[in-house]
Amino acid sequence: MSVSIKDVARHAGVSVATVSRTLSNGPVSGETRLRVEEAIRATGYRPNLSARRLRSQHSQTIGLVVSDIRNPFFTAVSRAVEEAAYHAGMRVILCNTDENPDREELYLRLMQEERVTGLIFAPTRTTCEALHRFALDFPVVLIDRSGPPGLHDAVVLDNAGASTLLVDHLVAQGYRRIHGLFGNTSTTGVERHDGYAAAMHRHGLTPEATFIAPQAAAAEAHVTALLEGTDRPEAVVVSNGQLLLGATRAVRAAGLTMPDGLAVAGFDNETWTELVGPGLTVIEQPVQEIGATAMALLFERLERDDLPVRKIVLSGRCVIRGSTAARS
Amino acid sequence: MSVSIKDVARHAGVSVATVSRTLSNGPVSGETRLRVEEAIRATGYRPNLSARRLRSQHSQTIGLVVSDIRNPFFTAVSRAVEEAAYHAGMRVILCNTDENPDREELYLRLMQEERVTGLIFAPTRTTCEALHRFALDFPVVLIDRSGPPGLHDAVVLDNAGASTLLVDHLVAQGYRRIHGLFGNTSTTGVERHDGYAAAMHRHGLTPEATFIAPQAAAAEAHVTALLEGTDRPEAVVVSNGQLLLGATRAVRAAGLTMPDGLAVAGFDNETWTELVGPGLTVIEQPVQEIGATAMALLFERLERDDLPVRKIVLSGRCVIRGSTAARS
DNA sequence: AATTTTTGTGTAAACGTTTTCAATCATCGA
DNA sequence: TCGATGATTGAAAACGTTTACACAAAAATT
Repeated sequence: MSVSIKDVARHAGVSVATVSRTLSNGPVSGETRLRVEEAIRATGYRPNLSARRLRSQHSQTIGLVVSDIRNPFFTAVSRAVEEAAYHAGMRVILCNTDENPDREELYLRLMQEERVTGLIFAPTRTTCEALHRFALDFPVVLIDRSGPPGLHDAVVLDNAGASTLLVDHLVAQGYRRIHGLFGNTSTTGVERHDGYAAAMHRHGLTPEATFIAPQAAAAEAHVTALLEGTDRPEAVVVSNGQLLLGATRAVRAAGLTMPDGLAVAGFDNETWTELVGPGLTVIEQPVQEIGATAMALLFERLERDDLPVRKIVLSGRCVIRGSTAARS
Repeated sequence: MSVSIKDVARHAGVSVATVSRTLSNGPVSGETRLRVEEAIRATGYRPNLSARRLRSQHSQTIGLVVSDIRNPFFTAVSRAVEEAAYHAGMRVILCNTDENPDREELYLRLMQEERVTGLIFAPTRTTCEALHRFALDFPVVLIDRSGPPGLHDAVVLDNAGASTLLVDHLVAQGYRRIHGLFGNTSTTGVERHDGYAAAMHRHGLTPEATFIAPQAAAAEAHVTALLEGTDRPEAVVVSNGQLLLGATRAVRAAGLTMPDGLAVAGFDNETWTELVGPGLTVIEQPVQEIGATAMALLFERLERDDLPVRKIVLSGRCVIRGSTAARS
């Protein structure tokens, strides 16, 4: 079949050990090294990674399990992760769970079977709570969502703080009746809601929030209903890019403009938020840093197993645009 | 270390062969099967995929090498690929090349070392032409870009046809001076240019095209220059989503609106094209089909090595929106 | 010159599976 | 009752590496 280290050894007239040592820059004389390299070239040899991994017990692989890579947040994070892995000579296995706990479980098992070096994981609330029941024998770093404290390292946004930024801004612009729309599958949605509710209370306003499925269609339906209802809110805060998309569509479909018809603010500074209508006010997440930091945490823990569990909380930046212009 | 098939065998009082057979639904009596399954549960055994792959000589892995997963076209294709792989019990290794031939070469080598079952690849022009020099011992299906005919299976868009649709539409709407902007790294850009130029000639118009780096910033700079120039075009056709983004930004930055200031049409029906200004007229690619078809071709070739080389050409759909409204 | 150390190399034993082959045992048809 | 058949099982040989160990030759130290 395919050419193995044995063929190279035969071709170069040395033992397989010598070939292996040449490959790993071990102790070999200059002369034999040349002969081996020539033999490698002549035979077109390529190391077999399965064999290497089996013998060395190092997979040099990190797992990345997210809900949907099409979500620009995860796309960006994944690029940062891959970049870090690339520089560390590692590979990345990427899995999409669609926020489905069954698929999450399946992929966690896969990670074990692959004997991954470590895992970066954005779990649903369900799996997050049950995570301790999986006996995972590799380090895990949670991103975007965080579990019960003290179990796994995590890199998350200061969700409550970010919500506060949005509410404070809206209030400063003169809005009072501010509705909230939050995703119902992740802890992120909950935290953003809590920050929103707390900020509203602090301003002496009544929060009116709904948790919905984190898909554009759900948000569009809900905002449409709000707009058609008897007491239409003045502004809406939505907890991620998909919901923001749905809200935008609903406003357009109702023939309204922002912010007169409805002021809109949300999370995730996706490319299009700058271009639509007067521009959307959003929280920009430090996506690149989130991915890079997660990898850094992972590598540190691989070095030292006895580190305390760390949770890194990064702040979002409020990008103010026309969709929340001062209320007239 | 980690628990192996031997531990399970000992625990169940059977041989490793029997455990292996249980795992692969081989011939084992109901009673022993139960004992083995119980032992698996008790020991928390997980098969080691490296060992399995080494022994069985099947990696059950397909490689997916694209320029940048952040490009929504590739994001969507990758989901389709992963979906198909998932149903076939395979995993996917994803690599981003950033249109860099060196990285492409590196990853092609990696694919060999992983002994992938097959590869789905969107190569740059450079690598596409040199692809025959890599002695790859697995089937390759090209997507989005196609190489010299007769070498590898491919799934591509009818690029020339799609460009024709756009030009015909613009001409029908009353535009004459139509500039073209095309990416300079892939064969796709070339084909879209050729379709554009041919259509222009057929209408008795002079094509004026430029090839630029496939990044938003490049398009923005170029369109800005066009708008500031002495003889501003009436319309512009751009060859992918990134360029479309740049063109949109340039029009906005110049304080113009579409289509009065400049009519814009392009490729890739990304979410935001529907929302920006009057909506952008675009070619929608059958992204899901492209990914699924690529996988289908791959599986067919794995079954039968002697199939003729096939190139599947799919048609794009022209989504007409306000950015190309009839010229007044 | 007689040692010790260093350097380079080969042999062979893992790593955790799958699979071939042979062996055992019960069942069955005559 | 007896050989034949079929169903289960185990022993052992791969798969392609890395690496511990041994050993020779060369270099360095007495």
